[in-house]
Amino acid sequence: MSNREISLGEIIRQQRVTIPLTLQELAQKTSVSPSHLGRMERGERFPSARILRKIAGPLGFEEDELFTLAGYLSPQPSTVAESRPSYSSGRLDPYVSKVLANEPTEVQHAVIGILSILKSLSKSITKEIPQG
Amino acid sequence: MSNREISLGEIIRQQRVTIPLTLQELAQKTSVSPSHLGRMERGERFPSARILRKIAGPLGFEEDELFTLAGYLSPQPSTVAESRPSYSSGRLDPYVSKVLANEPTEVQHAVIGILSILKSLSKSITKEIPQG
DNA sequence: ATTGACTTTCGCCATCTGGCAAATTATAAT
DNA sequence: ATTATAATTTGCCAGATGGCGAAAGTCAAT
Repeated sequence: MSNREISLGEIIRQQRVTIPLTLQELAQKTSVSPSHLGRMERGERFPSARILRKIAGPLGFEEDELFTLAGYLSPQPSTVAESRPSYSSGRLDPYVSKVLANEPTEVQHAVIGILSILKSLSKSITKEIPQG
Repeated sequence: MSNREISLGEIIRQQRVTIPLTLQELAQKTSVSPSHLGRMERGERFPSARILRKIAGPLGFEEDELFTLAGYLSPQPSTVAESRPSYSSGRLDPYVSKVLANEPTEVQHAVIGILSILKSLSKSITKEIPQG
């Protein structure tokens, strides 16, 4: 392994001096005060998401990259949408997704409600008339 | 269209009550105090990235999705064709998505079928008996 | 109406973020 | 060395976050 516990501040400073930029220059590019940037770099302050977002670009980071480094996002191959329905089993059919997305939220919720009713119905029916 | 200027707090509350969870239940699932959750939902406090991350999972959001809704990440054009998590026009409720994803494809399609039937029904009913 | 259990909101406070201005340190040029 | 200038760090403070416990609503059952 290459990096032993390198902190966010160190990463940021490394980027800045590599570019290279002074604190003040970075400050004016990002509209973040140089004193705050300095404290961030030496770990005296921890940057908020708002600040991270401001400095990402000028430092050459992707937003989500920096967020991950900061521990705000869990490490992940960037783009997530429907691809990982948290708990494994199936994935949502894209067509279904598309159609539902065009319905108001209440309708979407109603659909789920109806679905669960139908499922419990079908369960009791199956019990009464065991087929197969 | 359906949603005009819906705030992060409202989204969060909508999700929570839909699941459904009480503030206290969500609080203990997320290790965030119920009072803080409540204030977030009614817009009196703005959640930090750390808090957002804690509540994303239990509410059925992807982390980056919630970050985007909060304005911490810029909306991603990324590789997603099917579902547009951009909340402006039509976005599929993450909870709905999660539930449906666990159903077999035939069921997912059946749901859409039923939905369209209900819609055409409601349309003709509204025509026959114009109310209001 | 009243009690009791549960849920949400409020008051208060510790802690942290982040900006401004002053102080300190580094870098150059004479 | 000395001074001028630029870069970084520190002191201080306003504002925001977020937790804890108390107060205020809700609602069902009696």
